[in-house]
Amino acid sequence: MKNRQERKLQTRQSLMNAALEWVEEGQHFSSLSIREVAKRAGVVPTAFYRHFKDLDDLALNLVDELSLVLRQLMREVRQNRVNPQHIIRDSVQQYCQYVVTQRVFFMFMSQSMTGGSMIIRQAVRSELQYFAKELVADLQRFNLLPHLDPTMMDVLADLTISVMAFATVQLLDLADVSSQARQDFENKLARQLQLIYVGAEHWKPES
Amino acid sequence: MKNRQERKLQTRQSLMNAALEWVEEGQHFSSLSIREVAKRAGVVPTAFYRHFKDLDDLALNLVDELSLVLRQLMREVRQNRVNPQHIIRDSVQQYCQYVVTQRVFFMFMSQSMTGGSMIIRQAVRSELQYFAKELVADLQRFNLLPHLDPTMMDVLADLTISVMAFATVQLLDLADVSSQARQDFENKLARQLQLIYVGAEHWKPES
DNA sequence: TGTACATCAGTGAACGCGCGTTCACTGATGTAC
DNA sequence: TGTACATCAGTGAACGCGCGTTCACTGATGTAC
Repeated sequence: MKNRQERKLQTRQSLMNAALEWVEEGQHFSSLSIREVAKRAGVVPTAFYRHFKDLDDLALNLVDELSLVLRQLMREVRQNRVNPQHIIRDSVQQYCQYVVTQRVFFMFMSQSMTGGSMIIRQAVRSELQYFAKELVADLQRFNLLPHLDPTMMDVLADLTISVMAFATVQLLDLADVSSQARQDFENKLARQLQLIYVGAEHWKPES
Repeated sequence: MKNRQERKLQTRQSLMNAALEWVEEGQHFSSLSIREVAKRAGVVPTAFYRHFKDLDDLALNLVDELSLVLRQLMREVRQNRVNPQHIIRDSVQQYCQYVVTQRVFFMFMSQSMTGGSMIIRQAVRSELQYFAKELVADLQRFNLLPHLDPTMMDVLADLTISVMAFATVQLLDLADVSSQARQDFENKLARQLQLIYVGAEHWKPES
């Protein structure tokens, strides 16, 4: 038998998992109720208030928790350093694999991007900005685009993250159809990113 | 006094406007109720059923109606043919202007992209595909990228629409802050698109 | 170690409220003669 | 044109239900002596 603090954390996790379960079933987070999430977590509705002020509070904590998971995933993608010749194609493939296997994480994030309250949208947006910064750091570390000035580097990273974020939303709708469609999608996405990086290579300042 | 048919259409419009009003206030469509939308439209809740099966039905009709408006907007942007030198910058500026003035239309579309039921998401997605096709037609008509094969043309158009769609979501969150931030955003977006089209110009088949 | 008390995560009853949906209805508009 | 009937958009009462939130509570866990 665990101590009181551990048991409390366990219930808290149950509540957060129950909310993700709701999203996983295709429901929108904003249509979730306190009673429903408590029922799914196996506690009485009033117990919810021992952990969260309201559902927005729970959502914010979910964003925080999932952010950590996503950062871990990204770190793995970046450490699986592949043949630089195929770096875009391989990174896209790895990322798409994560989206499919960690489906519910990405569904919640996608929903929160347009659905949640202002404070939640800001949390998601700052998470995307973090990824953009990481990308800039990588580009600089490996000196991949030596002629690109820092401002354009930021613009490029921002663009990359935008494309990946939007692709994620599309991929989530594709994930239950045939793997052929998914393969086509990955190819298209890889080509789009290649197109962008061709543009970055040929970019002339003040053009 | 109008005839019965016209009056019915008027009530129908009131219901649809009431739903948009809800979205405009920052609420998510999926948290709207039949009773609420009826109250805002000034009719009794049961009157709703004379026009729509349920709220998904209303949402689908909203997507259809707003699609027509958006297509009209796009046609205007394309007819305001500007100096080809600044075609990207000017198109971005015009488009952003529309997003800000027709805010509620774009908010509903953004929400529906990740929020609605499968059938609504498909409706929005097919609308985006329509814009991609229009873009391809324009690129071909003006022979802007003569060396690009049709497959890559589709990839390019798809990428452009993705970037614009995601930018729209971001812009909607920006629209109430200072116009300086909006100006910066427009500049960044224009540069990102320029980067993409530099890539398209330099694209080598089988690269 | 044993006892007495404090803490507090989770309980369960209760409240008033808005929900979706049903149903029989009303009365203005439309139509047939 | 006038009358008799049909249509049907909108009404209003009613239903059972799940909602958020309050409150006093219980009883296992933790702590002080």
